[in-house]
Amino acid sequence: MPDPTQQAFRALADPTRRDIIRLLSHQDMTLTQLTAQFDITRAAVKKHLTMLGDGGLVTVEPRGRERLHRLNPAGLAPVIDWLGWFDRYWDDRLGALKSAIERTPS
Amino acid sequence: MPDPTQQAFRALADPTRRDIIRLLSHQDMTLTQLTAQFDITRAAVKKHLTMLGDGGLVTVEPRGRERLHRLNPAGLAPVIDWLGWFDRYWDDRLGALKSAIERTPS
DNA sequence: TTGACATGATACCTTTTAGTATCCTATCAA
DNA sequence: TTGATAGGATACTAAAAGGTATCATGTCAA
Repeated sequence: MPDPTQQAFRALADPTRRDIIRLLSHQDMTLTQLTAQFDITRAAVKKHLTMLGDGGLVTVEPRGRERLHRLNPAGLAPVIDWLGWFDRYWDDRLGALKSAIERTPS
Repeated sequence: MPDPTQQAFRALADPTRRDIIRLLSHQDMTLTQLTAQFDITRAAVKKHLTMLGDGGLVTVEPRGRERLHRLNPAGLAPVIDWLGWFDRYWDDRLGALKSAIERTPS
């Protein structure tokens, strides 16, 4: 009984996985291509991809002997929804957050 | 060198910590009050609060022999900001959230 | 057909995490 | 002033995370 919200938050908790998401936001990539971007083994990257898949954040499309990994933005929905839960709270107390965001460099 | 983004995502990765955040979104609470809401020991809740503090999501205000824990919405800024990086991907869900933030008077 | 390549699967190791139990200190109230 | 209460600190355990090495399988290309 995997909770999608939990899976998604867990998937985002690791910096390497967030980097993978960033890479996949530019283009679909194979496991080998992704591995080339990191200093860890292919097996480690594969594990991260499995977790990202479990979290619904990445889908896979077999392409011959390769497997193309694609970012699935819908997988972020549970996270966005959870953050949205605080809408009411923010209405009351949002000043600090607003300025913090505006201060954050892009 | 604690990365605020990493700390915040880590803090959100645990369901108990997300529940704590929800509780604190309604009212400031002491450690004992929070512990009463869970089936784990006070020491365990204390650890979660420490991580939430490290992530900048919760602040503490000493009040006599008690310590009042308060949600700090600014701590969510790194998360919101990271998600914002994917603007071109998602539907209007996050768009609505961000507009709500920008609409909020400071 | 055969070798190289892309991936999958498994076993194993180390560190972190989430939890417990226990003891200690500080403060409040009668 | 003394006992009850709120919290902090430490040591310990079990499981999960993040990693490696290794071997097996399937597919492409010459």
